[in-house]
Amino acid sequence: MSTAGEYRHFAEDVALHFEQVGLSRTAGRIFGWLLISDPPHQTMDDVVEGLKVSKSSVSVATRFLIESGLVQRLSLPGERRDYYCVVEGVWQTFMRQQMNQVKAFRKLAEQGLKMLADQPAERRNRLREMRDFYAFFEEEIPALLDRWEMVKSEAEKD
Amino acid sequence: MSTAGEYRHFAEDVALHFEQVGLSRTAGRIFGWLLISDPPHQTMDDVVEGLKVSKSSVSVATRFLIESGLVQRLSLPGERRDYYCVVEGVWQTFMRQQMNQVKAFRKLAEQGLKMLADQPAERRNRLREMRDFYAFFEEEIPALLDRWEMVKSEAEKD
DNA sequence: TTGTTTGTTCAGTATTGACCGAACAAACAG
DNA sequence: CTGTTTGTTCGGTCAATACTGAACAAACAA
Repeated sequence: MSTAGEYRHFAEDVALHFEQVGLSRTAGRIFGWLLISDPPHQTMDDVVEGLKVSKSSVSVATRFLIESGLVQRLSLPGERRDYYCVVEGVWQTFMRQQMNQVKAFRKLAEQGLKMLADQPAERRNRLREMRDFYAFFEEEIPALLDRWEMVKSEAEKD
Repeated sequence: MSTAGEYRHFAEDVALHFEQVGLSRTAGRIFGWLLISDPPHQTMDDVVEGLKVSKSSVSVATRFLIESGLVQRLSLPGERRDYYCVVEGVWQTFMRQQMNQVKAFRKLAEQGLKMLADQPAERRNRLREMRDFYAFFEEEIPALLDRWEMVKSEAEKD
């Protein structure tokens, strides 16, 4: 298989996984492409050419990726076109976004508890466990992210 | 608003959040319903009646929830109908499933690194960081789950 | 100004999948 | 065995949305 074909295939795999976490397929494709592209910064036409998707799709998907903080636009001196590339430390950003879901689940549990405020304890137990569980992770995952930062900067010191 | 209406509304909210994490809306509705129902175990008709969804939808959604390990079927002695209820320790199960995505992302990175095996280090750096990041969480989140178990059983000792 | 390059918006299409009702199957009661 | 209750499967409909091409806008060059 051609190299371009392999790259496209990889981008497709990334897209599938992105879809699993609720993001659009094209956004995933582009992100996957930007993970392996050489150079790391690519123009819209590079992406259109590389992935065989329409310019309009790339336009909306990149906007989404930029708003999400996963990709950044950059202009090179003397260049008219915009370039796109994966931002530094994407994965922390990405993980923090997933954290929002953790928080949302905790709030959901609290909403339910409020609704069942006048109900007996056994009935509220299910929601209490839910709330406590997510409150725990809401606190601990940021701590993990910090530890990751530590580990990484430690490794880079060599 | 009637109580039933409030409950339905809560179930709807749960459904929306379930959708965010890639599960079907009806499954989320049913799960939300089972979180607050009294008693905790409900028949199919209870759910059909409570949520105003078709029996067929409930059938496929409960099957899915059972396969996922979030809900269990139980038969009561002398009762002909099946009952459904949220399993003990759902949230650990749920979190472990999300862990599969973490693992999938790590594998994806490794697939990419394999593909770029003959490429210069700078080009592989993006994928290496991705792999290391997810490998880190793949190791640390189970540890967190264990700690949660500890904390919980500690709290229950009173 | 006029023409060219680059990127965005919009309307239409097509695909996906959730949902329902009805037909069907299985288990049980009489 | 016959009828009733309970649950599953299937076909069709509907809604949501991803994607495209084409029209449009904006920035720049000549």
